[in-house]
Amino acid sequence: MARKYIDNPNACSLVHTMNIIGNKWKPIILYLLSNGSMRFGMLNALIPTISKKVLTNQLKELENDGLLLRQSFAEIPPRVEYSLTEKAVGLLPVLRMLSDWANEAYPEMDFEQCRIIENGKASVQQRV
Amino acid sequence: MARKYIDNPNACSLVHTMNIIGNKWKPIILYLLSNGSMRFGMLNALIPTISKKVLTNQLKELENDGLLLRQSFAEIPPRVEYSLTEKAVGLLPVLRMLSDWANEAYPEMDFEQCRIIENGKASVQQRV
DNA sequence: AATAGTGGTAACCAAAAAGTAACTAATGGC
DNA sequence: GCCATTAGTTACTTTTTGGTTACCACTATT
Repeated sequence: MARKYIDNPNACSLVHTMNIIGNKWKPIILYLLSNGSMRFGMLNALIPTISKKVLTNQLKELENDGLLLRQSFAEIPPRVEYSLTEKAVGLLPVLRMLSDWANEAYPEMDFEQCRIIENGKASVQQRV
Repeated sequence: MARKYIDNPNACSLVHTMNIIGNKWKPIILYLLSNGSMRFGMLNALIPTISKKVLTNQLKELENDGLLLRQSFAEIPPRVEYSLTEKAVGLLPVLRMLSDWANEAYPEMDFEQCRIIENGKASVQQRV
């Protein structure tokens, strides 16, 4: 095996973007925060099938990559608010385009609700 | 746990898009095919760190989701050409925006090459 | 007769990601 | 004294993903 790297700046920044947001949960988290900050528990309620462990982990990674701001208030019971950074706001129009693309490319799909099936994968109804 | 689904059409189509292209290799594959069709071996050479098994698998999934066309020629040795469908072409500007976003959001990164480190994760140099 | 070349597949194994259930701290209300 | 509340953490298990090696078909070349 010769090369040990991908030798193309555009592919490369794309790889980097997908390393940061290219998974099941992160785009939804960013999307849900697009109208303002939200508490941990609220995010967990709006994405009912994510486990607390994984949500915590995704939020931590997004924070480390500079996409989320985490504000913890010294109250009892605790309150933690998550909000988007400027970096993340710059990503919102692109997320919007990704969602528009799905609506156009898969008109037979019904995107009113994503049912979450047993193994945790999101699945979408066929339109009848 | 109450709801078993995500109750938001926009989040939902976004989830669907990420189910289709939201992983390490698929965006690169689509990007590399943006200038025309390419053979299996060429793709494998341009993404030197993907294993044949995984490449085969990703190509199959992309074909099933209607993003790739696979043409197999009855020659010896075999020749198989992969190319983008219309659906996939519609995604290219969005992929472009994702890569532009990384360049803007992480100016300290050097996207000339993605080095691939031991565990297969792509990593990018810091600019010095 | 052996080898190269292409696009795979099969069996097997390792690593990463994700799920589950129980537990914590600190306070207010009953 | 007991329970509820919130945002987690911990330990453990399961699922998913990815990697490795060997192998195949079929022909041309050496």
